[in-house]
Amino acid sequence: MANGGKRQARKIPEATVSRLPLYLRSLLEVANDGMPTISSERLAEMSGVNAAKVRKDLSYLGSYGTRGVGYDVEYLLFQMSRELGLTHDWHVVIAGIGNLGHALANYAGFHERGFPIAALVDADPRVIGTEVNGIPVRHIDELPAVAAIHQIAIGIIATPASAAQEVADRMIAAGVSSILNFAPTILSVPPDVSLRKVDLAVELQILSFYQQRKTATDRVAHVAADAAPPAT
Amino acid sequence: MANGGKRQARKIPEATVSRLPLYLRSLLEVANDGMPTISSERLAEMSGVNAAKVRKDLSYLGSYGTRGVGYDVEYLLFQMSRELGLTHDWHVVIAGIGNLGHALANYAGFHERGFPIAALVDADPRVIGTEVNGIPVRHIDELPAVAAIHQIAIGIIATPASAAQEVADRMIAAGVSSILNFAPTILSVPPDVSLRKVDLAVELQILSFYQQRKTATDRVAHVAADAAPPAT
DNA sequence: CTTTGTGAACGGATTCACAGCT
DNA sequence: AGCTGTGAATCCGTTCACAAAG
Repeated sequence: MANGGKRQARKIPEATVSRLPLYLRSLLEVANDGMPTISSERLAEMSGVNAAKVRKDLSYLGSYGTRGVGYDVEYLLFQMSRELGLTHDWHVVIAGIGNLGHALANYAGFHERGFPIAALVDADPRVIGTEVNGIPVRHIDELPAVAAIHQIAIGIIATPASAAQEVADRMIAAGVSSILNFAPTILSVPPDVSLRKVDLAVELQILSFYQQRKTATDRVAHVAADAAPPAT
Repeated sequence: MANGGKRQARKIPEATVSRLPLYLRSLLEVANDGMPTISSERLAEMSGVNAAKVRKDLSYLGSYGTRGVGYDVEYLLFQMSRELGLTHDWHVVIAGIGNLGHALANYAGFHERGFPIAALVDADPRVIGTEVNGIPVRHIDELPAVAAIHQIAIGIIATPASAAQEVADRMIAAGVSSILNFAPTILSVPPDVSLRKVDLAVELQILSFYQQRKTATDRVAHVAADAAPPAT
Protein backbone atom coordinates (compact mmCIF):
# COMPACT_ATOMS: atom_id res chain seq x y z
CA MET A 1 0.00 0.00 0.00
CA ALA A 2 3.01 2.24 0.37
CA ASN A 3 2.80 3.20 -3.26
CA GLY A 4 -0.94 3.27 -3.71
CA GLY A 5 -3.05 5.64 -5.77
CA LYS A 6 -0.43 8.06 -6.99
CA ARG A 7 2.11 6.54 -9.29
CA GLN A 8 5.45 7.56 -7.95
CA ALA A 9 7.07 9.74 -10.60
CA ARG A 10 10.73 8.99 -10.12
CA LYS A 11 12.83 11.99 -10.92
CA ILE A 12 15.22 10.94 -13.66
CA PRO A 13 18.28 13.18 -14.13
CA GLU A 14 18.54 14.92 -17.48
CA ALA A 15 21.88 13.34 -18.22
CA THR A 16 20.32 9.93 -17.75
CA VAL A 17 17.35 10.74 -19.97
CA SER A 18 19.65 11.68 -22.80
CA ARG A 19 21.36 8.30 -22.56
CA LEU A 20 18.25 6.17 -22.46
CA PRO A 21 17.86 6.25 -26.25
CA LEU A 22 21.38 4.88 -26.59
CA TYR A 23 20.59 1.98 -24.31
CA LEU A 24 17.38 1.41 -26.20
CA ARG A 25 19.26 1.14 -29.45
CA SER A 26 21.72 -1.35 -27.99
CA LEU A 27 18.92 -3.40 -26.50
CA LEU A 28 17.12 -3.59 -29.82
CA GLU A 29 20.25 -4.91 -31.38
CA VAL A 30 20.76 -7.48 -28.68
CA ALA A 31 17.11 -8.53 -28.85
CA ASN A 32 17.53 -9.04 -32.57
CA ASP A 33 20.39 -11.40 -31.92
CA GLY A 34 18.15 -13.38 -29.61
CA MET A 35 20.16 -12.83 -26.44
CA PRO A 36 17.82 -13.27 -23.47
CA THR A 37 19.83 -11.25 -20.95
CA ILE A 38 22.59 -8.69 -20.92
CA SER A 39 25.05 -7.51 -18.30
CA SER A 40 25.65 -3.86 -17.48
CA GLU A 41 29.20 -4.42 -18.66
CA ARG A 42 28.15 -5.48 -22.15
CA LEU A 43 25.40 -2.91 -22.46
CA ALA A 44 27.89 -0.25 -21.47
CA GLU A 45 30.34 -1.34 -24.11
CA MET A 46 27.70 -1.33 -26.81
CA SER A 47 26.45 2.09 -25.80
CA GLY A 48 29.82 3.72 -25.41
CA VAL A 49 29.58 4.48 -21.69
CA ASN A 50 30.91 2.76 -18.58
CA ALA A 51 29.24 0.02 -16.63
CA ALA A 52 28.72 1.91 -13.38
CA LYS A 53 26.89 4.61 -15.25
CA VAL A 54 24.65 2.09 -16.94
CA ARG A 55 23.69 0.55 -13.63
CA LYS A 56 23.01 3.90 -12.03
CA ASP A 57 20.97 5.03 -15.01
CA LEU A 58 18.91 1.87 -15.10
CA SER A 59 18.35 2.03 -11.38
CA TYR A 60 16.39 5.24 -11.89
CA LEU A 61 13.88 3.26 -13.93
CA GLY A 62 13.53 0.65 -11.20
CA SER A 63 15.22 -2.55 -10.10
CA TYR A 64 14.87 -4.44 -13.31
CA GLY A 65 18.05 -6.51 -13.16
CA THR A 66 18.86 -9.81 -11.52
CA ARG A 67 22.04 -10.04 -9.48
CA GLY A 68 24.43 -12.60 -10.76
CA VAL A 69 22.61 -12.68 -14.09
CA GLY A 70 22.05 -9.30 -15.67
CA TYR A 71 19.03 -7.64 -17.22
CA ASP A 72 16.25 -9.42 -19.07
CA VAL A 73 16.46 -7.87 -22.51
CA GLU A 74 12.79 -7.98 -23.46
CA TYR A 75 11.58 -6.77 -20.12
CA LEU A 76 14.07 -3.93 -20.01
CA LEU A 77 13.15 -2.98 -23.56
CA PHE A 78 9.53 -2.81 -22.60
CA GLN A 79 10.13 -0.73 -19.50
CA MET A 80 12.44 1.62 -21.28
CA SER A 81 10.11 2.13 -24.23
CA ARG A 82 7.35 2.91 -21.83
CA GLU A 83 9.46 5.36 -19.88
CA LEU A 84 10.52 7.10 -23.08
CA GLY A 85 6.98 7.29 -24.32
CA LEU A 86 7.73 5.12 -27.31
CA THR A 87 4.87 2.69 -26.94
CA HIS A 88 3.12 4.60 -29.67
CA ASP A 89 4.27 6.64 -32.63
CA TRP A 90 4.59 10.40 -32.42
CA HIS A 91 3.52 12.30 -35.49
CA VAL A 92 5.85 15.09 -36.42
CA VAL A 93 5.58 18.24 -38.49
CA ILE A 94 8.55 19.76 -40.27
CA ALA A 95 8.55 23.49 -40.97
CA GLY A 96 10.87 24.79 -43.63
CA ILE A 97 11.30 22.62 -46.69
CA GLY A 98 14.65 23.84 -47.95
CA ASN A 99 17.65 21.58 -48.31
CA LEU A 100 17.69 20.44 -44.76
CA GLY A 101 13.92 20.13 -44.32
CA HIS A 102 13.79 18.16 -47.52
CA ALA A 103 16.42 15.74 -46.32
CA LEU A 104 14.78 15.37 -42.94
CA ALA A 105 11.47 14.64 -44.64
CA ASN A 106 13.16 11.88 -46.59
CA TYR A 107 15.13 10.49 -43.68
CA ALA A 108 13.87 6.99 -43.06
CA GLY A 109 15.28 6.87 -39.54
CA PHE A 110 12.49 9.00 -38.13
CA HIS A 111 9.76 6.69 -39.27
CA GLU A 112 11.72 3.60 -38.31
CA ARG A 113 12.18 4.80 -34.79
CA GLY A 114 8.61 5.84 -34.18
CA PHE A 115 8.43 9.38 -35.47
CA PRO A 116 6.56 9.37 -38.78
CA ILE A 117 6.48 12.68 -40.58
CA ALA A 118 2.81 13.58 -40.74
CA ALA A 119 3.03 16.99 -42.33
CA LEU A 120 5.30 19.52 -43.99
CA VAL A 121 4.78 23.26 -43.97
CA ASP A 122 6.54 26.20 -45.55
CA ALA A 123 5.80 29.82 -46.44
CA ASP A 124 7.30 29.87 -49.92
CA PRO A 125 4.58 29.56 -52.58
CA ARG A 126 7.03 27.84 -54.88
CA VAL A 127 7.28 24.76 -52.70
CA ILE A 128 3.71 24.67 -51.44
CA GLY A 129 1.80 21.95 -53.20
CA THR A 130 4.90 19.96 -54.07
CA GLU A 131 5.37 16.58 -52.47
CA VAL A 132 8.34 15.23 -50.56
CA ASN A 133 8.46 11.55 -49.80
CA GLY A 134 4.76 11.39 -50.64
CA ILE A 135 3.82 14.14 -48.21
CA PRO A 136 2.37 17.38 -49.60
CA VAL A 137 3.85 20.67 -48.48
CA ARG A 138 1.13 22.89 -47.01
CA HIS A 139 1.12 26.57 -46.26
CA ILE A 140 2.18 27.41 -42.77
CA ASP A 141 -1.14 29.17 -42.19
CA GLU A 142 -2.72 25.74 -42.22
CA LEU A 143 -0.56 24.62 -39.32
CA PRO A 144 -3.31 24.77 -36.67
CA ALA A 145 -5.62 22.59 -38.76
CA VAL A 146 -2.87 20.19 -39.75
CA ALA A 147 -1.61 19.84 -36.21
CA ALA A 148 -5.06 19.16 -34.87
CA ILE A 149 -5.94 16.55 -37.48
CA HIS A 150 -2.75 14.59 -37.02
CA GLN A 151 -2.49 15.16 -33.28
CA ILE A 152 0.96 16.55 -33.67
CA ALA A 153 2.87 17.29 -30.47
CA ILE A 154 6.38 17.46 -31.88
CA GLY A 155 7.68 19.94 -34.43
CA ILE A 156 10.95 20.28 -36.27
CA ILE A 157 12.16 23.70 -37.37
CA ALA A 158 14.38 23.69 -40.45
CA THR A 159 13.77 27.23 -41.61
CA PRO A 160 16.36 29.98 -41.97
CA ALA A 161 17.31 31.58 -38.68
CA SER A 162 15.33 34.71 -39.47
CA ALA A 163 12.04 32.83 -39.59
CA ALA A 164 12.60 30.41 -36.75
CA GLN A 165 11.16 32.34 -33.81
CA GLU A 166 7.99 33.17 -35.67
CA VAL A 167 7.56 29.59 -36.76
CA ALA A 168 8.13 28.40 -33.21
CA ASP A 169 5.46 30.77 -31.93
CA ARG A 170 3.00 29.52 -34.50
CA MET A 171 3.78 25.91 -33.72
CA ILE A 172 3.18 26.52 -30.06
CA ALA A 173 -0.07 28.32 -30.81
CA ALA A 174 -1.07 25.26 -32.82
CA GLY A 175 -0.55 23.00 -29.83
CA VAL A 176 2.94 21.71 -30.49
CA SER A 177 4.76 21.43 -27.20
CA SER A 178 8.08 19.86 -28.12
CA ILE A 179 10.39 21.44 -30.65
CA LEU A 180 13.61 20.36 -32.28
CA ASN A 181 15.34 23.41 -33.73
CA PHE A 182 17.86 23.19 -36.54
CA ALA A 183 17.94 26.91 -37.25
CA PRO A 184 21.10 28.59 -35.99
CA THR A 185 19.40 30.94 -33.57
CA ILE A 186 18.23 31.02 -29.98
CA LEU A 187 14.52 30.49 -29.56
CA SER A 188 12.48 31.56 -26.61
CA VAL A 189 9.56 29.41 -25.65
CA PRO A 190 7.28 29.16 -22.62
CA PRO A 191 8.50 26.91 -19.81
CA ASP A 192 6.03 24.15 -20.59
CA VAL A 193 7.43 23.69 -24.08
CA SER A 194 10.42 21.39 -24.49
CA LEU A 195 13.11 22.64 -26.78
CA ARG A 196 16.20 20.97 -28.13
CA LYS A 197 18.57 22.34 -30.69
CA VAL A 198 20.95 20.91 -33.22
CA ASP A 199 23.31 23.37 -34.87
CA LEU A 200 25.35 21.63 -37.50
CA ALA A 201 27.94 24.35 -37.93
CA VAL A 202 28.39 24.65 -34.19
CA GLU A 203 29.37 21.01 -34.04
CA LEU A 204 32.08 21.65 -36.58
CA GLN A 205 33.24 24.72 -34.72
CA ILE A 206 33.66 22.66 -31.59
CA LEU A 207 35.70 20.13 -33.53
CA SER A 208 37.72 23.00 -34.94
CA PHE A 209 38.67 24.08 -31.44
CA TYR A 210 40.19 20.74 -30.55
CA GLN A 211 41.61 20.20 -34.01
CA GLN A 212 43.35 23.52 -33.80
CA ARG A 213 44.98 22.56 -30.54
CA LYS A 214 46.35 19.44 -32.18
CA THR A 215 47.88 20.98 -35.28
CA ALA A 216 48.97 24.28 -33.77
CA THR A 217 50.65 22.97 -30.65
CA ASP A 218 53.63 25.28 -30.60
CA ARG A 219 52.99 28.49 -32.39
CA VAL A 220 52.77 31.73 -30.47
CA ALA A 221 50.22 34.45 -31.20
CA HIS A 222 51.37 34.58 -34.82
CA VAL A 223 48.19 34.01 -36.77
CA ALA A 224 48.71 33.06 -40.39
CA ALA A 225 45.86 33.74 -42.78
CA ASP A 226 46.97 31.22 -45.38
CA ALA A 227 46.62 27.48 -45.34
CA ALA A 228 48.35 25.39 -42.74
CA PRO A 229 51.58 23.70 -43.79
CA PRO A 230 51.27 20.06 -44.80
CA ALA A 231 52.08 17.55 -42.11
CA THR A 232 55.35 15.89 -43.01
CA MET B 1 59.48 36.30 -18.51
CA ALA B 2 57.06 34.23 -16.47
CA ASN B 3 55.25 33.22 -19.60
CA GLY B 4 58.18 32.94 -21.94
CA GLY B 5 58.84 30.41 -24.66
CA LYS B 6 55.95 28.04 -24.06
CA ARG B 7 52.58 29.55 -24.74
CA GLN B 8 50.46 28.82 -21.75
CA ALA B 9 47.69 26.56 -22.92
CA ARG B 10 44.82 27.56 -20.67
CA LYS B 11 42.65 24.59 -19.91
CA ILE B 12 39.21 25.49 -21.13
CA PRO B 13 36.39 23.32 -19.75
CA GLU B 14 34.46 21.29 -22.31
CA ALA B 15 31.20 22.91 -21.36
CA THR B 16 32.71 26.29 -22.08
CA VAL B 17 34.12 25.21 -25.42
CA SER B 18 30.71 24.09 -26.55
CA ARG B 19 29.29 27.51 -25.77
CA LEU B 20 31.96 29.56 -27.50
CA PRO B 21 30.33 29.12 -30.92
CA LEU B 22 27.11 30.56 -29.52
CA TYR B 23 28.90 33.63 -28.27
CA LEU B 24 30.65 33.92 -31.58
CA ARG B 25 27.35 33.94 -33.40
CA SER B 26 25.96 36.62 -31.12
CA LEU B 27 29.09 38.72 -31.49
CA LEU B 28 28.90 38.56 -35.27
CA GLU B 29 25.37 39.82 -35.10
CA VAL B 30 26.30 42.63 -32.77
CA ALA B 31 29.29 43.57 -34.90
CA ASN B 32 27.00 43.73 -37.89
CA ASP B 33 24.83 46.24 -36.09
CA GLY B 34 27.91 48.34 -35.47
CA MET B 35 27.85 48.15 -31.69
CA PRO B 36 31.39 48.79 -30.41
CA THR B 37 31.02 47.08 -27.04
CA ILE B 38 28.72 44.60 -25.35
CA SER B 39 28.03 43.73 -21.74
CA SER B 40 28.01 40.21 -20.39
CA GLU B 41 24.35 40.78 -19.61
CA ARG B 42 23.42 41.47 -23.20
CA LEU B 43 25.65 38.81 -24.65
CA ALA B 44 24.09 36.33 -22.27
CA GLU B 45 20.60 37.24 -23.33
CA MET B 46 21.45 36.89 -27.01
CA SER B 47 23.12 33.55 -26.47
CA GLY B 48 20.48 32.06 -24.24
CA VAL B 49 22.62 31.65 -21.13
CA ASN B 50 23.09 33.68 -17.98
CA ALA B 51 25.46 36.55 -17.42
CA ALA B 52 27.61 34.95 -14.74
CA LYS B 53 28.26 32.03 -17.04
CA VAL B 54 29.26 34.31 -19.88
CA ARG B 55 31.78 36.11 -17.69
CA LYS B 56 33.23 32.88 -16.38
CA ASP B 57 33.46 31.45 -19.86
CA LEU B 58 35.12 34.53 -21.31
CA SER B 59 37.52 34.69 -18.41
CA TYR B 60 39.01 31.39 -19.56
CA LEU B 61 40.04 33.10 -22.77
CA GLY B 62 41.70 35.93 -20.90
CA SER B 63 40.77 39.28 -19.38
CA TYR B 64 39.36 40.86 -22.47
CA GLY B 65 36.67 43.04 -20.88
CA THR B 66 36.74 46.51 -19.39
CA ARG B 67 35.06 46.99 -16.03
CA GLY B 68 32.25 49.47 -16.13
CA VAL B 69 32.11 49.21 -19.92
CA GLY B 70 31.88 45.68 -21.23
CA TYR B 71 33.71 43.80 -23.97
CA ASP B 72 35.07 45.32 -27.14
CA VAL B 73 33.15 43.46 -29.81
CA GLU B 74 35.80 43.38 -32.51
CA TYR B 75 38.59 42.43 -30.18
CA LEU B 76 36.58 39.70 -28.54
CA LEU B 77 35.54 38.40 -31.93
CA PHE B 78 39.15 38.20 -32.96
CA GLN B 79 40.28 36.44 -29.82
CA MET B 80 37.43 34.01 -29.92
CA SER B 81 37.92 33.16 -33.59
CA ARG B 82 41.53 32.53 -32.91
CA GLU B 83 40.79 30.33 -29.93
CA LEU B 84 38.26 28.34 -31.93
CA GLY B 85 40.67 27.94 -34.79
CA LEU B 86 38.43 29.83 -37.16
CA THR B 87 41.02 32.21 -38.55
CA HIS B 88 41.15 30.02 -41.60
CA ASP B 89 38.68 27.73 -43.34
CA TRP B 90 38.62 24.02 -42.64
CA HIS B 91 38.00 21.82 -45.62
CA VAL B 92 35.60 19.02 -44.93
CA VAL B 93 34.84 15.68 -46.53
CA ILE B 94 31.41 14.08 -46.36
CA ALA B 95 31.16 10.31 -46.61
CA GLY B 96 27.82 8.81 -47.55
CA ILE B 97 25.82 10.68 -50.14
CA GLY B 98 22.33 9.45 -49.36
CA ASN B 99 19.52 11.74 -48.32
CA LEU B 100 21.30 13.22 -45.41
CA GLY B 101 24.73 13.48 -47.01
CA HIS B 102 23.13 15.10 -49.99
CA ALA B 103 21.45 17.71 -47.83
CA LEU B 104 24.58 18.36 -45.84
CA ALA B 105 26.53 18.83 -49.07
CA ASN B 106 24.00 21.43 -50.12
CA TYR B 107 23.78 23.14 -46.75
CA ALA B 108 25.08 26.67 -47.19
CA GLY B 109 25.69 27.15 -43.48
CA PHE B 110 28.85 25.09 -43.54
CA HIS B 111 30.55 27.21 -46.13
CA GLU B 112 29.29 30.43 -44.60
CA ARG B 113 30.75 29.57 -41.26
CA GLY B 114 34.15 28.51 -42.48
CA PHE B 115 33.72 24.84 -43.34
CA PRO B 116 33.62 24.52 -47.11
CA ILE B 117 32.84 21.03 -48.37
CA ALA B 118 35.92 20.02 -50.32
CA ALA B 119 35.00 16.48 -51.24
CA LEU B 120 32.27 13.87 -51.24
CA VAL B 121 32.83 10.14 -51.14
CA ASP B 122 30.58 7.11 -51.28
CA ALA B 123 30.85 3.41 -52.07
CA ASP B 124 27.77 3.07 -54.24
CA PRO B 125 28.72 3.04 -57.95
CA ARG B 126 25.38 4.61 -58.81
CA VAL B 127 26.22 7.89 -57.11
CA ILE B 128 29.92 7.99 -57.91
CA GLY B 129 30.59 10.48 -60.64
CA THR B 130 27.42 12.46 -59.97
CA GLU B 131 27.76 15.99 -58.69
CA VAL B 132 26.16 17.59 -55.68
CA ASN B 133 26.37 21.33 -55.32
CA GLY B 134 29.07 21.30 -57.95
CA ILE B 135 31.21 18.78 -56.11
CA PRO B 136 31.82 15.39 -57.72
CA VAL B 137 31.23 12.25 -55.70
CA ARG B 138 34.37 10.13 -55.64
CA HIS B 139 34.86 6.53 -54.65
CA ILE B 140 35.78 6.06 -51.04
CA ASP B 141 38.95 4.25 -52.11
CA GLU B 142 40.20 7.62 -53.27
CA LEU B 143 39.85 9.08 -49.81
CA PRO B 144 43.56 9.11 -48.96
CA ALA B 145 44.41 11.01 -52.12
CA VAL B 146 41.47 13.37 -51.79
CA ALA B 147 42.19 14.10 -48.15
CA ALA B 148 45.83 14.80 -48.88
CA ILE B 149 45.17 17.13 -51.80
CA HIS B 150 42.60 19.20 -49.95
CA GLN B 151 44.35 19.02 -46.59
CA ILE B 152 41.23 17.68 -44.98
CA ALA B 153 41.27 17.32 -41.22
CA ILE B 154 37.54 17.10 -40.57
CA GLY B 155 35.18 14.43 -41.84
CA ILE B 156 31.44 14.01 -41.68
CA ILE B 157 29.92 10.54 -41.66
CA ALA B 158 26.44 10.31 -43.14
CA THR B 159 26.44 6.66 -44.11
CA PRO B 160 24.12 3.95 -42.80
CA ALA B 161 25.07 2.70 -39.35
CA SER B 162 26.42 -0.54 -40.75
CA ALA B 163 29.13 1.23 -42.75
CA ALA B 164 30.05 3.93 -40.27
CA GLN B 165 32.84 2.24 -38.33
CA GLU B 166 34.64 1.14 -41.46
CA VAL B 167 34.33 4.60 -42.95
CA ALA B 168 35.65 6.13 -39.76
CA ASP B 169 38.65 3.83 -39.82
CA ARG B 170 39.40 4.77 -43.40
CA MET B 171 39.05 8.45 -42.68
CA ILE B 172 41.46 8.18 -39.80
CA ALA B 173 43.90 6.22 -41.96
CA ALA B 174 43.64 9.04 -44.48
CA GLY B 175 44.69 11.59 -41.88
CA VAL B 176 41.32 12.91 -40.77
CA SER B 177 41.45 13.55 -37.05
CA SER B 178 38.09 15.13 -36.27
CA ILE B 179 34.86 13.36 -37.08
CA LEU B 180 31.23 14.38 -36.91
CA ASN B 181 29.09 11.26 -36.95
CA PHE B 182 25.45 11.27 -38.06
CA ALA B 183 25.13 7.51 -38.27
CA PRO B 184 23.12 6.03 -35.40
CA THR B 185 25.88 3.89 -34.01
CA ILE B 186 28.74 4.12 -31.54
CA LEU B 187 32.12 4.58 -33.16
CA SER B 188 35.41 3.76 -31.57
CA VAL B 189 38.36 5.88 -32.48
CA PRO B 190 41.87 6.36 -31.10
CA PRO B 191 42.21 8.89 -28.30
CA ASP B 192 43.85 11.50 -30.50
CA VAL B 193 40.83 11.66 -32.80
CA SER B 194 38.01 14.00 -31.82
CA LEU B 195 34.56 12.62 -32.26
CA ARG B 196 31.17 14.22 -31.97
CA LYS B 197 27.85 12.68 -32.80
CA VAL B 198 24.47 13.92 -33.86
CA ASP B 199 21.68 11.40 -33.79
CA LEU B 200 18.52 12.92 -35.14
CA ALA B 201 16.17 10.24 -33.90
CA VAL B 202 17.73 10.32 -30.46
CA GLU B 203 16.86 13.99 -30.17
CA LEU B 204 13.24 13.17 -30.88
CA GLN B 205 13.28 10.33 -28.39
CA ILE B 206 14.49 12.68 -25.70
CA LEU B 207 11.68 15.06 -26.55
CA SER B 208 9.30 12.12 -26.43
CA PHE B 209 10.32 11.41 -22.85
CA TYR B 210 9.38 14.86 -21.63
CA GLN B 211 6.36 15.10 -23.89
CA GLN B 212 5.07 11.87 -22.51
CA ARG B 213 5.33 13.15 -18.97
CA LYS B 214 3.24 16.14 -19.95
CA THR B 215 0.36 14.34 -21.61
CA ALA B 216 0.31 11.23 -19.46
CA THR B 217 0.49 12.84 -16.04
CA ASP B 218 -1.95 10.61 -14.21
CA ARG B 219 -2.29 7.21 -15.77
CA VAL B 220 -0.99 4.16 -14.02
CA ALA B 221 0.84 1.34 -15.78
CA HIS B 222 -2.01 0.98 -18.26
CA VAL B 223 -0.32 1.31 -21.62
CA ALA B 224 -2.65 2.03 -24.52
CA ALA B 225 -1.45 1.13 -27.99
CA ASP B 226 -3.80 3.48 -29.81
CA ALA B 227 -3.54 7.21 -30.22
CA ALA B 228 -3.63 9.51 -27.24
CA PRO B 229 -6.96 11.19 -26.49
CA PRO B 230 -7.29 14.80 -27.61
CA ALA B 231 -6.65 17.41 -24.96
CA THR B 232 -9.81 18.76 -23.31
C1' DC C 1 27.95 53.97 -10.41
C1' DT C 2 28.60 50.30 -13.72
C1' DT C 3 30.36 46.08 -15.10
C1' DT C 4 34.08 42.73 -15.03
C1' DG C 5 36.66 38.89 -12.98
C1' DT C 6 36.80 35.42 -9.65
C1' DG C 7 37.00 33.05 -5.10
C1' DA C 8 33.56 30.40 -2.59
C1' DA C 9 29.33 27.90 -2.14
C1' DC C 10 26.41 24.88 -4.28
C1' DG C 11 24.43 21.19 -7.00
C1' DG C 12 24.42 17.65 -10.37
C1' DA C 13 26.72 13.90 -12.57
C1' DT C 14 30.29 10.42 -12.59
C1' DT C 15 32.99 7.08 -10.55
C1' DC C 16 34.31 4.09 -6.81
C1' DA C 17 33.82 0.27 -4.07
C1' DC C 18 31.31 -2.94 -1.77
C1' DA C 19 27.17 -4.86 0.50
C1' DG C 20 23.40 -7.66 -0.94
C1' DC C 21 21.06 -10.89 -3.70
C1' DT C 22 20.80 -14.95 -6.89
C1' DA D 1 31.05 -16.93 -7.77
C1' DG D 2 28.84 -13.34 -10.50
C1' DC D 3 26.51 -9.17 -11.18
C1' DT D 4 23.33 -5.68 -9.59
C1' DG D 5 22.10 -1.71 -6.82
C1' DT D 6 23.60 2.07 -4.24
C1' DG D 7 25.77 4.93 -0.52
C1' DA D 8 30.03 7.68 -0.36
C1' DA D 9 33.63 10.14 -2.52
C1' DT D 10 34.94 12.82 -6.24
C1' DC D 11 34.80 15.63 -10.15
C1' DC D 12 32.92 19.21 -12.97
C1' DG D 13 29.96 22.90 -13.97
C1' DT D 14 26.90 26.58 -12.39
C1' DT D 15 25.58 30.23 -9.60
C1' DC D 16 26.39 33.60 -6.02
C1' DA D 17 28.18 37.61 -4.31
C1' DC D 18 31.53 40.94 -3.95
C1' DA D 19 36.09 43.13 -4.38
C1' DA D 20 38.59 45.44 -8.02
C1' DA D 21 38.77 48.46 -11.83
C1' DG D 22 37.34 51.97 -14.79
